[in-house]
Amino acid sequence: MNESRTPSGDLPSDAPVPKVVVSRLSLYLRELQRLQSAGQQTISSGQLGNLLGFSDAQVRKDLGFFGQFGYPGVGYRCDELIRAMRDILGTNHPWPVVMVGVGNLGLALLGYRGFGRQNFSIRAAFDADPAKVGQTIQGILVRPLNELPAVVRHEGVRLGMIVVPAERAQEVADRLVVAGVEGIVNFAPVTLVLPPHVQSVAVDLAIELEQLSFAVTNKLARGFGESIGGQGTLATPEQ
Amino acid sequence: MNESRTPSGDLPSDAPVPKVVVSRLSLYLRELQRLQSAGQQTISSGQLGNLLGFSDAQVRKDLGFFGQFGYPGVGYRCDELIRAMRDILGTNHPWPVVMVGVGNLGLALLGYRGFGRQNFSIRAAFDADPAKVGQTIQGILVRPLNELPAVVRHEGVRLGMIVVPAERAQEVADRLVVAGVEGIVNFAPVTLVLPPHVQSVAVDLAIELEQLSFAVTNKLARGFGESIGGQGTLATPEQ
DNA sequence: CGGTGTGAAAGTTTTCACAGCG
DNA sequence: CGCTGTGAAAACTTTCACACCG
Repeated sequence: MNESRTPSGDLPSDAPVPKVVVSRLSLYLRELQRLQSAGQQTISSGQLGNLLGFSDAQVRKDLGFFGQFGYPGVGYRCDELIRAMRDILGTNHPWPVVMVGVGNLGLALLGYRGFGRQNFSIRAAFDADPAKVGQTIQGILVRPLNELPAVVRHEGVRLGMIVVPAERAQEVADRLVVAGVEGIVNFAPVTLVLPPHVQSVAVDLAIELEQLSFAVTNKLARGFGESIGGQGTLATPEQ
Repeated sequence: MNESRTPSGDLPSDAPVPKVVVSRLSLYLRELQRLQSAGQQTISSGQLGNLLGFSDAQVRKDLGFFGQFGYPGVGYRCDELIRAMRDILGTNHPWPVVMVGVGNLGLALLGYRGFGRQNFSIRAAFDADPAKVGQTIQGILVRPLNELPAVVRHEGVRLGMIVVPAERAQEVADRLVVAGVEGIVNFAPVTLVLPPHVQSVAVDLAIELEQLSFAVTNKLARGFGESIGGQGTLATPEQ
């Protein structure tokens, strides 16, 4: 088996990894997978950076947080690097996910094929509306919220998605936390209050447009962006 | 009329505003709107920060990029600050938006009511699939892509959303750019190559989960997040 | 060569801490 | 007094530049 070149023993210390580095890791991985599908065997930090709008040094520094993966004079082997990144990000094993809220957006997410690509699978959907409970959508049965704890425990679910209206999001978050979920993607336009051991990522569609509105209005020719991919920002508000 | 306390004349210089500041601005605004609906008249930097997981100093510094909005000993008046932030972000005037791709997710976005809250309205939808063209969804007619330039010009559209599969995203982006769009929200899991005058924000749903997977796996108790809201990251890859 | 890994320098963002104001 | 606005310090992130490697 193709072993990573940096055994966990000599990871470059336990220096905390900046979250911006982790978000770029996801972009590197996405690009590497695309390159690999296209048949490319190796890639240099400069090439990878170019494709994403980063400098070569940044790519190398980012990878350097996790180990030594490259070959001087050659670059990185795509297959090795993909495997290493998936190990780091945790997507080399499956992640069962629960979703709460089966409205417009929830329905769309249930049908989204892209999650599987990174080993996520929505195992159960919940809704407070009795009219929705009992329906089967995309092969997934919509259940009442009181079944949440049992499903989470039984399926070993650690991640949840909140796709309910703003007013109900905090209450749903509380129930997910009580049920034992450790990470939440929140699509509701509110900031959740969560205990410190629960991680979250927020996606607010109106805010995405609002950021563009600012950027376009202020013609941030450069100084704003270089490349990037999705990710909301990780959150754990106190209080 | 309630005038902003900092006339454009004495804005704190043209120092480039870090994009992370702008992303927090959207969160401040969202929270302020919630507070205002709840009847709150004024708020201090400390209170606002607490609700979002930021320090009081950070809130004040962020606002300081744009002017002086507070009253010593009192805090900020919600109504004034909301107005000022909307002026800054550009959402005090309507933004017509076009959407390309009317699949699962596109349909859900067409029905999402949250955009209107910040003055965005989807004016037209496009799809390459002849079976979809001609349908009316949420009151919006689905048109063929060749009508894109005319609609953009005619409606004064500056922003677009890409909701097509990864393979077609770059081609659609090119057509949006040619049609004259200045900002793009990209839901496809690829990094777009865009000219420097076109801004973009990327939202990759699988990456959101992947970031959580890392955070949960590495139990980033703190050091990762504090609070946050949505936003992808602004992008303008070179090449 | 072409390319990695990495200290050290430069640049950026956050926090501190305090003068000043109503 | 309670809170803003803001320089100055601290912390963090990115870029530079170069030794080293195959």
